[in-house]
Amino acid sequence: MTYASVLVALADPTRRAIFESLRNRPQSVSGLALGRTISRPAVSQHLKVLAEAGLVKSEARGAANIYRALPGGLQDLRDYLDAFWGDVLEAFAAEVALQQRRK
Amino acid sequence: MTYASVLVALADPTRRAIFESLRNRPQSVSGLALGRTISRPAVSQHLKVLAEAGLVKSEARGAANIYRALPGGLQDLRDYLDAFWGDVLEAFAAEVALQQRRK
DNA sequence: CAGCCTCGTAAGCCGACGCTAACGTAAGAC
DNA sequence: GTCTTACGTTAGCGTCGGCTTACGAGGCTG
Repeated sequence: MTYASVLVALADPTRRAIFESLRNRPQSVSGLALGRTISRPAVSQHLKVLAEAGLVKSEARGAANIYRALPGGLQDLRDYLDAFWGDVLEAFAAEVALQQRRK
Repeated sequence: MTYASVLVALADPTRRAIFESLRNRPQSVSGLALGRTISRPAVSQHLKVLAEAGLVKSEARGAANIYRALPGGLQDLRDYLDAFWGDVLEAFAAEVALQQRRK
């Protein structure tokens, strides 16, 4: 069921942008807030949601808090989409076959 | 950019449930509303969002409106996740290699 | 035609979400 | 110890999203 929280987490554009900033290099909260129009607490709140969805992990380095994207955080959602995709294709193929038979 | 609308569409549990009901067999609006606690107009509104995200297609049959899941509607999101996934893994591997070199 | 079905849309309500401002906490730097 | 930096949390506010009720537009059946 964790794909649901991932879906919710990535649905918000700001949160997705933060997550994408973490895609390549880990960053601190202030660093993430620097380039954006929103305040630092807002970034912090978004990071909390991302962390609870398993997409991100925090690591204290001194007073700073370094966040990084977790490989595998997207796995559940990928699996869900793949299963769905397979079912839809199957149903579609079955219907096409049914149409053919009717001719 | 269409993966964004897919993300938003699937983030809502009710909308996801409707989409999942359409996974196997096409259904009418009334049919979809039948088993649920929400009203028919609510279902109609959700279907509108799903249709605008490219996940669903409507087809008039008499007075009824048959909705079906579209194969390929999830493609953009899948591609987005795959690209993301690759980047995160790459960054992760690079960092692991960096750690090794420091020893 | 009249009556009944199916559906989409508009108006309005209410709860949830995102944001800011303000606070308190912990870790260096001096 | 004092000051500064970096952070998380809270309270409060505005807005957006989902729901219902009520309406109007098409189609099918008698």
